[in-house]
Amino acid sequence: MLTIHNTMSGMKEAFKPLIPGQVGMYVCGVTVYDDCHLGHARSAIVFDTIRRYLQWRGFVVTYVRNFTDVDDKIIVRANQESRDWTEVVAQYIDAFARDMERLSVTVPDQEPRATEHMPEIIHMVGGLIDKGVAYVVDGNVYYRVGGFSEYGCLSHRKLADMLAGARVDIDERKHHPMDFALWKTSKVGEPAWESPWGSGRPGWHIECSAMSVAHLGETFDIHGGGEDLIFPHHENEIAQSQAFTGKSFARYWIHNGFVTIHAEKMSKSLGNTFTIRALFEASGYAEVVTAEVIRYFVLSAHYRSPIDVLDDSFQESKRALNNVYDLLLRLDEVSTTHGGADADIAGILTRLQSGFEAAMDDDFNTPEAIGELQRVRTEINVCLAKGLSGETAAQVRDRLRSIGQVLGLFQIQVQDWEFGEKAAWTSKLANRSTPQLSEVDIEEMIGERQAARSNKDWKRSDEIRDNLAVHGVILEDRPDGTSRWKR
RNA sequence: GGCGGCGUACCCAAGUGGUUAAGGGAGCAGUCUGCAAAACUGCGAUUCAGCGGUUCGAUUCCGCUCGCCGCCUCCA
Repeated sequence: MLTIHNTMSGMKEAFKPLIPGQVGMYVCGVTVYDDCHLGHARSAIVFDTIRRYLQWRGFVVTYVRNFTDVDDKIIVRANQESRDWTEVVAQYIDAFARDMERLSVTVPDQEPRATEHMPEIIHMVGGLIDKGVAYVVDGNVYYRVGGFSEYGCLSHRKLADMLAGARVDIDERKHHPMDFALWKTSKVGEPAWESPWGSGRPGWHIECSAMSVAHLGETFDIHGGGEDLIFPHHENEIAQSQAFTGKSFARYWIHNGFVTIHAEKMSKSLGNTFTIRALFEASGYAEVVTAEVIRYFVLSAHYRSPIDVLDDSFQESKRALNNVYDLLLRLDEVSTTHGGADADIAGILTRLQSGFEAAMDDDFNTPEAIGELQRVRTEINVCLAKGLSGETAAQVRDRLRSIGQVLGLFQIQVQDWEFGEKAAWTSKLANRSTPQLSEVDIEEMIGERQAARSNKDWKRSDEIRDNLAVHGVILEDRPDGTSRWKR
């Protein structure tokens, strides 16, 4: 049974979708005013994995992830750079798409944009005014927080407590300090849409209410995002949506934890942000390899825990992944028709699958799931040493790949995996750029070394191996006298 | 001030009211190897921040203390 930790109740709950077999899932995407960083990557990877697992479990998932493409920060950015806000939006939507593609994050079923839902937004704002939970002041529309008795139900706070914390802007136009804008008047040159309250633009929050209801209905199954969105963003979405529709909004709220760098929150003032793009550029590995390393790192901690990036974090993930690809390499090499350990495989694969599902069913416990995979890896290696038939080896490989697919791991062709270490990542390892040897050259050198070895010319043999190593080629001698190589 | 979370071996990180407290990285030793590498095997927390309480029994539940962190303002 799949259980999910619901932020609303603060507990793990059995997951039962509204319509059996189907899941509607809305995840807050990004406001497109800057490049995305590792924190965005975590959120994207976590919810991508949740989506993949729901599909693995047989649910038909409708996955919606929005773009907030009208916002104060976008306007500020456009003004700073003296260009039109639509250019800023276009640039960062493209950048986001590129980042997601690089991270092997699957494309959502819908990627709605706020600016494409103005009629729905205006309709919702008008409806909230009609119902008396919103009021107009000089072309601005505010939501009356005091009129929604459940306000604070998601973040588990009381209005009075929030006020006691001070730090709330005093805005004379608001009836209550916690009231928030549904609609703002626009200045000349700012993005603006005609509305019954004058020319203006939506406040933050309302676009997600309008888009989620438009694409998934008034009540839907899962709403997710980073934990910082719990308040005020998701709290306000609930207030708006439920006041407007009169129905309950999202049924399961899922929030992922933060990424910190050396235990510090990423922030521009600290200068410790890692953009996704920079990570790929610094890695030194092929993009597909880098993607799996980042995914492995992200999924090696539970999604609700904070995850800290240290100098060696990515390198550790890379090495852990090397083990699995070493196994896949050996599985690919199997060519015998019968194997002594074939009989053991069925049981191992069954346990792998049940262990994997048990872990994922428990609130998407990816670290546990990865642990299960690593444990089974050793068992399979033992079988391999005893002997596997080519057919069984292929079966093992396919199963590892199909389970790995849920996590977005082990999907690379073995010959494209890079076993050597060359990443700069966060530490300052120099990026060596030695010319790549062609496969023909490598095979030739291996042939020469083999001849040297059969003459017991160990000096020459080691010379060749060292020379290959300089070019990033790793040699491993098999018991039968042949050698395998990998980069 | 309010709310919430965390503290498990050198590092990362799961987990459980009671059999051996996963797994990965690093390390050490062994098997294998001409030597390596890989793989495998073994070693490594008598202990889960500290102190009390509940219990036949707690790392796991409760309370307190110490330390760290997040949210309460834009934020994945």
